[in-house]
Amino acid sequence: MDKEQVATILRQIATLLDLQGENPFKSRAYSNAARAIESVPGSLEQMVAENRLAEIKGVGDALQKKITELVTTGRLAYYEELRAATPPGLLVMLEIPGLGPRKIKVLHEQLGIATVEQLEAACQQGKVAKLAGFGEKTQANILAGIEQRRSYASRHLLSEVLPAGEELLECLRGHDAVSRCALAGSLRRYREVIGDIDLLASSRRPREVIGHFAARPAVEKVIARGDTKVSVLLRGGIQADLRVVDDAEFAAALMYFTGSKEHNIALRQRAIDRGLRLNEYGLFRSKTETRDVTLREPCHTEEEIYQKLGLHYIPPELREDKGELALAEAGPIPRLLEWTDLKGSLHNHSTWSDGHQPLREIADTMRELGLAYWAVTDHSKASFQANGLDAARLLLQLKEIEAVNTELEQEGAEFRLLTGVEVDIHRDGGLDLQDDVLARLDVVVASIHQALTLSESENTRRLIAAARNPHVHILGHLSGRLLLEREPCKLNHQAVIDACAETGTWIELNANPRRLDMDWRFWAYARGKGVKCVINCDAHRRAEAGYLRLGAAMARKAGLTREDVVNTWPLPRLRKALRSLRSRKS
DNA sequence: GCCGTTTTCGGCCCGACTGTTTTCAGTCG
Repeated sequence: MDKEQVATILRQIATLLDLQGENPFKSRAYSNAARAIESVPGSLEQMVAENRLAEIKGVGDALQKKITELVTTGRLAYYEELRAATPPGLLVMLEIPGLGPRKIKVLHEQLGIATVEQLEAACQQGKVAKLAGFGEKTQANILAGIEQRRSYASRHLLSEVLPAGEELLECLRGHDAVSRCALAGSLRRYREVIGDIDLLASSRRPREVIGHFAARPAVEKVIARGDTKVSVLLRGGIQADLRVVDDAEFAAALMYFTGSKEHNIALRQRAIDRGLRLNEYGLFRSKTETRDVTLREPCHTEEEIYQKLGLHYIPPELREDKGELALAEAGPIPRLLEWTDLKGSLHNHSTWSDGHQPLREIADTMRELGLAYWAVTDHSKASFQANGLDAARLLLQLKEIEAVNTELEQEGAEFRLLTGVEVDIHRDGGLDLQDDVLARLDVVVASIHQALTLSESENTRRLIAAARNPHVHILGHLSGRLLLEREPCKLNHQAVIDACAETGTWIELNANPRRLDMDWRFWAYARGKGVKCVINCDAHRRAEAGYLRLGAAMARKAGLTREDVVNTWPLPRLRKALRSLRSRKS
């Protein structure tokens, strides 16, 4: 059992303990341990074998025993007992807004409610309102929450939320009572999946700002409204929260509402260690007084707060408590990739397979966008549903690309199309086209499209085999995940990254908003191994060139710089790298 | 359940909002 699986089970134990009404700090100990395990380098199995679990901060005697049991047997009696004692419906009820573990426990114990359906019925019969600690409003809110959960998915793709958030931000910018405003929360951190939109504004007339915000046409209903805070539901089912603060508090509030929660906890601890106290109102020279402005360190920007905590500025994307504090303590954070650094995309489709644009049109579009190159990598024949190309059609396509490039040259353009293919990786790791065909292409991307349900070892083996092929430059969308739709296939990322490091193969950061694959969480390891990244649109139509921005956002989140990403390179350097990669491999 | 250069016991991040309550618990972020 690997780190992620162990961490998932520890988190489930934490949730189950909450539902049992256990000591919340005990539950938190399990969550903390889950997090600690995920960020530990190397294999958990090896740590268990060498009896080194005690080295992990947050793992004590009891958790060492449980983790050992999980890793060696794949099971944990304690977990199974907890699960058996908790109706699965209670876990589902946690997803209803306004319902937490304590209320669910009461509902279960007093009314025997174990499913959302039973809960709905009990509310309709008025039974819930009669419970101690509950009332008519709570009952109505639960019903509304059940309904909302039904009609609105509560999680959204970054690509869907970002434009909505930026539009709201523009609204705030345009209001004369607003001094400063910003996006906050997971949206500002560019998480690939977003729960809601968080916005922050500073103003001396907060009520006006809140009124202005709540009256936006995009607002379907106001969920909650106070003097400094308002929550609304936007048309389209996205929730947006606005907090309005005094401008002197803006920097601390922005930091606080940007999170992540884990990053904030680490920062606050750091403040405490320095005899300071950090909260959303500021950084205070006191261990107890929290809102006494005479004790507040004047900080106009986040930079100043980080500085007073002995840290260089940490860009929001990195604030996930994944080592960024140590990095910012050691020195300035290196300049992260900007999307304008990107000069093209090396994995895209045309009307030759399942794309929507013909070659010449693609060239014109991408040239107009100011890009320097664009690889056409249509599907190979195994993807017959996508009209994949066999060797004969592929060779015909090469001729057409050559012709387009000749035209471009005659027009004096520097832009070029690159030839290529997105070749399918078969179940056994073999590729869908012969080596002599692949050898004729500028760029070869190898991806898995079929048999996503194989075991971890089978998927890992086939990806490693593809990486070892002398003609493959790039492994495409490693896990095959579709965010909010399809789980990633089982695979050992570390082993695949190791194989790419050994062979020099590049790994794609697929910028399609549903993929964003390889996951940003694995890039620190890949970067450490010297594996290069390629940010690819996997574009099927012209608008999808815009995915470069999302891909760059994920690269920033992954801590990548311009040098880590090969499609920041100008065409001559890229061509040279593509060729030398092949000669290195063969 | 974890942790310790004040502690092996008594803490564990912290504040706003809501609703049900006459001073607070639960939920949320």
